[in-house]
Amino acid sequence: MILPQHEQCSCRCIHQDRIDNAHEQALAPRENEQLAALFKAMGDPNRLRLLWALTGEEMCVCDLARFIGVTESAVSHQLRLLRQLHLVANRREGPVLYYRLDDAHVGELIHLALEHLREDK
Amino acid sequence: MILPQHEQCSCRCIHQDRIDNAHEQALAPRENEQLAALFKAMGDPNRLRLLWALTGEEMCVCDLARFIGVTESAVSHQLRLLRQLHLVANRREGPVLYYRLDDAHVGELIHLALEHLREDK
DNA sequence: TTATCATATGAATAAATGTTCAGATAATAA
DNA sequence: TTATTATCTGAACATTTATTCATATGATAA
Repeated sequence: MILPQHEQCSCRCIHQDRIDNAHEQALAPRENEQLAALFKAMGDPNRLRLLWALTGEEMCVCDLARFIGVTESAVSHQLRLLRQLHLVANRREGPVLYYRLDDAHVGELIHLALEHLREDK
Repeated sequence: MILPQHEQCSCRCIHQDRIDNAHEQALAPRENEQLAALFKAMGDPNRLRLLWALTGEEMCVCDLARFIGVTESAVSHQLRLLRQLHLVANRREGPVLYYRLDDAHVGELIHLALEHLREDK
């Protein structure tokens, strides 16, 4: 991703070796974007409430909509996103879909972040 | 957060006990929003590249701007956000500010999420 | 002081996002 | 079949957001 000269940083306190190192060790662009998408998905208050609720027990779309106080449609949109990123999974029981966390990582991520939040002042 | 009746879910597959449990165990609204803000901050491709780069060694604003290919101003804006959320910290050496990750949690969070990403297909 | 460098800040703008509304789909029962 | 329930989907709208530009601040050297 090379920018035209006029858009680049023009200062002289450049540590070229550090920039090179950063480039060498950087995540592949695609993986970086997937990772960002994952964090972004967890970065919405309502989606996070959904995920946190599902650390407890599985719930259906109706339950979740009532719980966070939005329409079922809104929850459905959010759940689709979370599903695509493998943050939640569901199982069908007749017409009802029960959602749960996709795996243990999700809960761990939330707990780790909460730890960070609660530590520094 | 009580919505007017017409905006609420109107289906009958409600598990009131689960909704009650979810409410009891839910994070406090303020903490939930802080946590979401933290994930959201990590959920931008450029900010994530910054954080990942800083897991290696500290870098100045110029370096970081060059590294991700945007203006120093843009990086400065992003670094302010990351600073406010205690994701990065800096130290001054003359006119130059060197940024680093604020604590070990940040790297751990990224690695844990990466693990999740790489596991399921 | 003045000049220069590195970084920060405020305003503006284009792009992305969360929700709602209206309607569609899938499963079940009559 | 039709009717009903639970969920999903597409479009539209209002809000948020990431970046850039222009300018300001802080540190250093002359």
